[in-house]
Amino acid sequence: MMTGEQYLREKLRKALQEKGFVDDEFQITLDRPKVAEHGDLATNVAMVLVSKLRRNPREIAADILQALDVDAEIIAGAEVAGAGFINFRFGNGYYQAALSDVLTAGAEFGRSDCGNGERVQIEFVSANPTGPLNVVSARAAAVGDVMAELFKAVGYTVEKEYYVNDAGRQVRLLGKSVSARYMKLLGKDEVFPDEGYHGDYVGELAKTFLEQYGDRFANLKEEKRWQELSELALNTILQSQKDVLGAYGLHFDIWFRESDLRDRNAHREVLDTLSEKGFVYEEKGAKWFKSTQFGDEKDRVLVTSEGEPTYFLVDIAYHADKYDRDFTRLYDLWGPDHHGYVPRMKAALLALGYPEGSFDVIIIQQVNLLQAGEVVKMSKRAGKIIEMQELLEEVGVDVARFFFVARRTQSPLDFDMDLAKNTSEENPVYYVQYAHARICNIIKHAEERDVPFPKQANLKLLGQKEEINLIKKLLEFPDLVSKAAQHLEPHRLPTYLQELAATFHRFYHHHRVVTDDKELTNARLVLIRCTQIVLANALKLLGVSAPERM
RNA sequence: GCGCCCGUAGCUCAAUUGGAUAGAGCGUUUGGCUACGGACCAAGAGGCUGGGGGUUCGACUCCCUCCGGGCGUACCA
Repeated sequence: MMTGEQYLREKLRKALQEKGFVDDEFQITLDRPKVAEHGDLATNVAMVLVSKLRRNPREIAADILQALDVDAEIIAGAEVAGAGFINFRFGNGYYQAALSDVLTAGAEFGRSDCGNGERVQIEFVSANPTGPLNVVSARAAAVGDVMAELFKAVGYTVEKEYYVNDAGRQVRLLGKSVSARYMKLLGKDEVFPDEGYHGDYVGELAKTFLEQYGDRFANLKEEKRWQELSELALNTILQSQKDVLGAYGLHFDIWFRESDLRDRNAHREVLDTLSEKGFVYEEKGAKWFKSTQFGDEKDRVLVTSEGEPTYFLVDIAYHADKYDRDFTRLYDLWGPDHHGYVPRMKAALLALGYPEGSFDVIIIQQVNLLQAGEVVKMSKRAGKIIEMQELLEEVGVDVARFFFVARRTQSPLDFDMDLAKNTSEENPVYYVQYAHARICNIIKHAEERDVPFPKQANLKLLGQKEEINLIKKLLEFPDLVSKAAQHLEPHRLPTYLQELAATFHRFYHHHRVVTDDKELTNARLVLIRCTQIVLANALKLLGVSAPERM
C-alpha cells in the first residue's frame, strides 16, 4: 500500500505544478519535524522557491496550500509555520489503517527491494590468522554483519567475506614462534624470532602439537619444521576464529585465502595489466605504481628490489578478483591503523578501470574497554590482549553485538564492561528485550483468559495519545532501515529500538491491554502484536535475540 | 611537519545528512506502581554543540583557522 508520505508527495507535486512553480525534475523534501507541535511531516518547498520566485516564502506556502487537494481522513491538518515551512498532520484514521499493514507484512515489515538484487560484497574482520580475535575484531564483526543484513533487507544480494592472510612474513614468524616453543618443551634450544609472537596461545599451540604429534617435528630440518608448524598453527587458529565468530552468530559466505591468489599468480597478472596500461615504472630496482595519478600522495611499490611482491600488489589482485566474481559494489571494513591505505587501493582500482565509487572502505575506530571507569590497557606485542572469546563469556552475545553496533563507526567506542554485565534497567539491551518479553506475556495472559488473538479488530478504537504515538513509531521502521542501509549507519537500529521500547513501556503504563471491554482489548492486542513484530524484526537485523521470557 | 578520525548535558552517545525550541540513557532531585512482569512509569535540574571567523532565508552539520585527543605517514603486513 502507499504510505502517507508517498500520498502527500504526490499531491504536493500536483499542487506545485498546477501553480507552475516547479518542473518535473524538482525534488520535494519532506521530513519529520523534531518537535511534535510542528506536525508529522513538514516541507521546506516554499523556502526553496524563494530565490526563483522572488516572493515572500510564507506567501508562496499559502499559495501552495490553497492549491493542495487532499483527503481529510489522511491529512487532517496543514498549515504554514515558522519562516515558511508547511506542516502536515495525519489523521488518526490514517494511522489506524496503516497499523493493519504492519500485521499483514509481519516478518517482512521494514524490508524493501530498492536494491534490485544488485550484487554487493562486504569484507570484514579479516584479522591475521596469527592469533586469537580481539575486541576490535568483535566490533568489526558486529558492524559488518549488521551492515550486510541491512543491505539484504533492502533488496541487495549480499555476500560476507573474510580474507585470510595465510601467506608471507607474518605466517612464517608464527611458524618460527611455535617452533621455538615446541623445541623448548623438548628441552632443545631454538632461537625465538626477533619479532615473533609472544602470546600465551603460542605456547599452548606448541603443547597441543606435542601431545598430538609427539616429537616428530623435532627431527625435521629447520625450514621444514617451521613450514609444517606454521601451517598447522594457522589452521588451528583459523578454526578457533571460526568457532568464536560462529558463537557470535556470524557466518561468512566465503573464507578467501591469500595463498590461492599467489598460487595462481593472480598478482602477476595484475602487474602485467597495470604495466600494459602504463601505470608502472622501475626505479632503484623496484617496480612502482603511479598512484599519484589517481589522487594518492606518493607512488607505491608493487615489487621490491628483492623481487618480492608487496602485500599491496597481492591486495590489488584480491580486489580485482572480487570484481571478477561479478560484484558491482565492494565494501571493506578496516581498522583505523589502515586508513592511510585507502587512497592507494582506490587509485589501483581506478587504474584498472573499475567504476569510481564502486569500492568503498569503512574505517571502524578503536575500542576502549572500560573496567571500573578505567581503560584496560592492551598490548599486542607483549601478548596482552583481551580476546573476543573472553568478552563474549563475560557479557554475552546479545549485549556485545548491541553495544558494538550502537555507536557510529567513525567514533572510538568505550565499552563499559560494568554496564554491559549489569542485568538491570541501566542496560539498554535488557530494556529493549524486556519490552518484547512483556508483550509475549500479555498475549499469553490474554489467551489464558480465553481471549485469543483476534482475526478482526476495530482499530478505530486506538485513539489515545500513547496509542497513536506507538503506531507512529512503528511506521518509522521501514524508512529507518532503508536510511541505515543507504548511509551505512547500522547504529540507527539500537537507537531506534530504545525509542520504540520506551514508547511501548509508556503506553503500557497508561493503558491496560486486557480488560472487560472486548472490542478495545482486541484492538490493543493488535497494537502490541505489531509492536512485537517490529521489535523482533529490528533485533533480528542486529543479530540479538528477542526473548519471550527473561 | 603533512594526512585521516574524533570533540555535543557530570558520564556514554543521538540529532531525519543544511531545517524550526539540539534530544535519549545513565547519574542526580522529586513523585508514582496491591493490575497484563517493578528489568517499569511521571516530573524537574543540567548546554555559548572545544574557541574564533565565514558561506545563506537557516549551521552541531559545509568552508577557513586555532586548541585538545587518537591513528597514520616503509621497497612491513
